Amino acid sequence: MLHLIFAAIMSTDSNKFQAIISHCKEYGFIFQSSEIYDGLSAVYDYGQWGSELKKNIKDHWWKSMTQMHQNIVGIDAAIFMHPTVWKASGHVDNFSDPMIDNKDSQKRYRVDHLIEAAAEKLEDEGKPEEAQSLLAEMDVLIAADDFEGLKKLIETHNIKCGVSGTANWTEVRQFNLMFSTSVGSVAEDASEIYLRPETAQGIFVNFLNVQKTGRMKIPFGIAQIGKAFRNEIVARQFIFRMREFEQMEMQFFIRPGTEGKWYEYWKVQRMQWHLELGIPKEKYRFHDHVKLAHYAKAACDIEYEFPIGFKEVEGIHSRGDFDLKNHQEFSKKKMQYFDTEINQNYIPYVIETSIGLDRTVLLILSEAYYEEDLSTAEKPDSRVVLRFPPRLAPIKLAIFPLTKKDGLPEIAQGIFDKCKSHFRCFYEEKDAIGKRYRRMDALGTPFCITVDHQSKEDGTVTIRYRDSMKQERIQANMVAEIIRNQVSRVIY
RNA sequence: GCGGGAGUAGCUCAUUUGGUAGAGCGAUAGCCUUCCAAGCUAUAGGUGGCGAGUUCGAGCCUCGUCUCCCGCUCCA
Repeated sequence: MLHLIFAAIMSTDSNKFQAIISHCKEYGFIFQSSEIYDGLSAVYDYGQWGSELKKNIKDHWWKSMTQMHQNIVGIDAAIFMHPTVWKASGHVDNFSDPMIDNKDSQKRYRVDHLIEAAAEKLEDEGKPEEAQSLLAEMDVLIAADDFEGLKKLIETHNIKCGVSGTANWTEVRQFNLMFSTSVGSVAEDASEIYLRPETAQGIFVNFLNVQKTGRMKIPFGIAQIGKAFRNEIVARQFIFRMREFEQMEMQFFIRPGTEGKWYEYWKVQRMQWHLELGIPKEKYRFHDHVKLAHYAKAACDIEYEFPIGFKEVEGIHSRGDFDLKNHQEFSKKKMQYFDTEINQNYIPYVIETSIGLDRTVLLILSEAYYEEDLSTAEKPDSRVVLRFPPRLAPIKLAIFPLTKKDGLPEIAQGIFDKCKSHFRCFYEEKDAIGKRYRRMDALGTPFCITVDHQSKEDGTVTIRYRDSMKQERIQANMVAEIIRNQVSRVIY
């Protein structure tokens, strides 16, 4: 009977996402931004343990991309960039879309999508000329930011909403997905600049700096971790879609013609990285893009099965020479590389791998979160445990004296002092030992050490494992080394 | 952004139709000294999301606003 009650309060798949969000707040992983002022929509802060987790993920990615590859180096570019960067990248044109709402169905459409769909319909009806002229008119109006003209175009062609079937439209409105601010303290002299909507451009504008000063030879990569900002129309689902978020990405510069090979190479490499964290491969899938972005020649996503379904975590894009070529054109600086192997000067092609750091945090949390029923015939029992891979765990080792008397705290404190320079430790002497174990389970601490009376006699302590809850005795002077070994393993 | 629902202590919730807020858990301090949460004692925590209105009186009624959830919409 008690088992049934406990089973009933366990989270089902449908509310696991909610449970994770609550757990994150309760245990100091993630808080809503400015919570005391009612929060700020789609912005979150990482708390004491969330920031450790996020940092560990960053460190792991950074090491696996730079330190483990001779031909990849890292940079850290500024968030502010010259405004022309975003003209060259295509964001000024592609990132601010005119939108229109149907008042009856309350559906919102991108104006260009709506008109393109109408043009396709004309094609199907055997009126290709009309379709062409419609698209041509649209291009002119969009280029001129003529919103009234666009609305008239929709009205004169009697374009209807696919849901309501009516042509009862609102005004055309501009949605700029880039944040802007102004540089210059005197208002009249200030110029508008954008908060970068992606980190990639920081790499492209530094391509020659890094290539020349680092004497990099193609193929080579530049990696970067940093914040980016998007003014999402609707940003929701916790840290999955935020207005301020962090990306970990690498642009790999290659000889034109080899992009197919390297695209496949990085698809395999990046999937491997995910699987090395010990996450089962059924939780992942590739999603190839059919409709390609303005810069892409080929693109796919690595999707992970979150509690809210399969969602993109990482993108792998074959960007061709789109970015460097445009920067060459807008900046009038040559973005070329002289390849001594083939004695040719060319603009390199680029394969991009770009993973959302916050999404990876959510992925790791989703994968780690378990509610376990530990009930026995005698008593009902349950625990929440975060089964983080040890190298990602915020706290690696908790050290407890069994009681706070008889000199046990002093011994435990000694072990803490020996370990603290190697990895993050946590010392606690309050409450019953079982309660302390369970608190550590909830934070995802993989190992706990307990000092008891036997420790005083033979110098051993109990090590208790988070996942199995098993315990065994080990030599106290071996603790630092044993934990260090466990924590440095890649595959868990 | 649109439609619907919600907001009371850190968490889960209670407060009969309007009469100036309670419990359990958690936290903190102490007792107990015990290897897997829920033993004992004490303490702290809320201007009821925020603002305004109606009323002698508002957690409860009305309006506004913010945030969250669900659905739609958007997502290079």
